[in-house]
Amino acid sequence: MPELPEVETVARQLAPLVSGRVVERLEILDRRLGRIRTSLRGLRISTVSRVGKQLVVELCGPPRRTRSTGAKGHASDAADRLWLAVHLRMTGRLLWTPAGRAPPREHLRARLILAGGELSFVDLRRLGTLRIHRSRDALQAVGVEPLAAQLTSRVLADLLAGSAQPIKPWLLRQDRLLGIGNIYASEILHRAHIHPERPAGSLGATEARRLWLAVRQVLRAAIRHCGTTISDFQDARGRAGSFQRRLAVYGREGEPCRRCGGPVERRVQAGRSSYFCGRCQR
DNA sequence: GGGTACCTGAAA
DNA sequence: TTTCAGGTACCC
Repeated sequence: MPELPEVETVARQLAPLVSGRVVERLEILDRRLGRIRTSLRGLRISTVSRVGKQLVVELCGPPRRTRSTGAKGHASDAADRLWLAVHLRMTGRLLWTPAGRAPPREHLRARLILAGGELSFVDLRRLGTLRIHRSRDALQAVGVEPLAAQLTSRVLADLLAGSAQPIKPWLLRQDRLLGIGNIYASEILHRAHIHPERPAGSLGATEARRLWLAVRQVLRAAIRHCGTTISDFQDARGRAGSFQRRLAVYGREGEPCRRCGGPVERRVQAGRSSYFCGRCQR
């Protein structure tokens, strides 16, 4: 479910709600998430942000004693700062419930209990992940953030160069651009007038520039509308996004293209549906 | 590169 | 009953 705009929406909402709050404990309810040995008790949330499609809760606290050190034990600076990375995958939600209100119970997989409320990790399909990182480097993905100033149209053109992979599955690669998923890949290519089966490396300079613009315009617009809710996505307060009303092609097979009136087609690429207008995407 | 598995549920 | 789903890890 959640691509960059949905995750960004959740991060922006959570940051002011939970920053500064102290952790009571982390409860893992689904053993599929694995064991987390590190105690988070007493750590304070400094901020919530997004890296690619991951939500990152930054925690800091006073130096603590590590339990794994020998009999004496000693204060460890390394424990001073931790990052809790949550990947929502297909159906994950991170929901904020202030103290005094009832947190969700259905499909609840983990809870981060804080002073004044709790963050509930709800995930119907149980594909989501939750990990603790001890360094910021562990979070840095190889791909480029598509909304960062670093991504110029020139940088994008260089990334595309030489690739024979069709552009639609290319856009889903998280080792190139971060955060684009199946909905926005189709929407971006429609806006850029580019056919999803074009080899990535075959795009000329003008097309690469159009693609670059479309990436930024579509993602920014989707963030403004708090993401796309087809069936599952909810923001930190449990509300749906609204960008689904503005989708140009995704999920609209057989309906008329909003730009030229031609029929929207659906084709499977690398096992995933692509939607496009064969008349105005070349 | 693409196919498949992972997991659960809704819809066709 | 079968197909499909916003993601990605692992297999050739």
